[in-house]
Amino acid sequence: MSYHHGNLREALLRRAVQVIADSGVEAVSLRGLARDLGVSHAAPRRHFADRRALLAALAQEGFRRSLQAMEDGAREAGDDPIARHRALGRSYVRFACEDPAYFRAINHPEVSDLVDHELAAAKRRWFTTLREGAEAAQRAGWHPEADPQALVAFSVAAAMGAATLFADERWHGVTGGSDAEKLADDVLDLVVHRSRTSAPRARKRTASRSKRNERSAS
Amino acid sequence: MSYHHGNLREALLRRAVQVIADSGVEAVSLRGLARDLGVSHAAPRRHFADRRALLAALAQEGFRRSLQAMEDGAREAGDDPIARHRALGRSYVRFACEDPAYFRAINHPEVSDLVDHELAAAKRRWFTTLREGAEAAQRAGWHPEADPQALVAFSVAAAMGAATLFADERWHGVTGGSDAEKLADDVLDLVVHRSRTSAPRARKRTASRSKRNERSAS
DNA sequence: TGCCAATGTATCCATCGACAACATCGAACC
DNA sequence: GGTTCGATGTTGTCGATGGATACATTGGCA
Repeated sequence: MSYHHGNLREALLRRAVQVIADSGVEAVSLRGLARDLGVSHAAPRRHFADRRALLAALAQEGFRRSLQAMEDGAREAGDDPIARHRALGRSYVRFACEDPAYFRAINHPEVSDLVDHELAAAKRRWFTTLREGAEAAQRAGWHPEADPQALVAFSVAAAMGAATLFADERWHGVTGGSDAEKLADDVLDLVVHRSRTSAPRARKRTASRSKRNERSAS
Repeated sequence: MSYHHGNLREALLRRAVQVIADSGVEAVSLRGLARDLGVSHAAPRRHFADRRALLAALAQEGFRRSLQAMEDGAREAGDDPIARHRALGRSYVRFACEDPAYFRAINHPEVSDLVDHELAAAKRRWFTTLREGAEAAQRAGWHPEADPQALVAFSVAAAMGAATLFADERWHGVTGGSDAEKLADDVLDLVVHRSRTSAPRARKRTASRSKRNERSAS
């Protein structure tokens, strides 16, 4: 092996994702990652000032991925603002289930308490997307009577709560053995009713999306 | 000082609650607690096998307290199952805001991942209460069309999400400078509409409860 | 009174984060 | 081509922590 690793920073992040998926955020240690990658225990320090900086980088990537998923979902949902808003929430829940490591990184207290400008900005973008989605949906007729701020808070709470419920293994017993995809759809329906969306038949569908929607269309 | 502390176990738990409130669950260390209480660093071991056991005890007490709050809230909400179910959620959010240390203990990943029979039982009781509340509310006309399991999951997700939103300081910027009590009420209204509850005027009110509700009645 | 279980103490070890001094590599520059 | 220097990795160290074990003290009970 060469003296220099080549791309230690990326390797550390990738390995950390694995560790989080396997054993949780608590199990991430700089020394442990260094061992796993065959470098000295102080090598990670060249790339991350401390443990929290590494976790912050992971959380930032998590926000980026979840936001990407939400925007993709909204785009595929078509033009109706209510359908788009539902898709934001549904996509976030799907992200949490498919990328639990990043989801845990985002929501871990040790990360959330962190003051980090980049991370705070990523979080703000995430929140803004959901807020604008809620506001647009309200203008389109979703809970017109409600306080807009409450509607935004409700959207955030429902998205976070549902994502936590479906992504955390410790709640799998609660959700029962039933089909998680269908259950998640049903829960989202209680937040933003599909029946309120204007045009399910006129919705543009991509090839990747159509398969996912087959069940919920029944 | 006497050789024996007297009630070290309780003192450890009380001090841990303070530390969590001040600096979060991560800041709880057995040695730190021992220092704060003026005992040797190994003394806590007599009462808690390890750090997680102490956190588990805290979480257990947290479940007990939140459940107590929820049951009290439901009792004060009267007989209508829908009003009672709303009160369960509202009381949980209030518990999270008033006892953030216990709320954090309950939801901290390091605690949730723990396998502990007592803790699991407490959690199960908490969930069962919310499940039965949701089922009773549905029988009384709350979302009669919905899949019962989805309705339960929606209730859990909304309660957890709202509690997280209102209890975690890191979201205070999101909820804006507005009155948190009113906002929480408005959010809960989006989960279980007060207008759907049968008899707000016939509701029994205790002295302690009536003051709290004055604002939300406006 | 004397024994003993409960409780606290004194030490020791491994791991971890953090820091500092040193080593190696490669690329830019002359 | 050789030199210099910044980026990157290594080694050694320190203090804090969790965890384990052997020992000391206390108070209650037989």
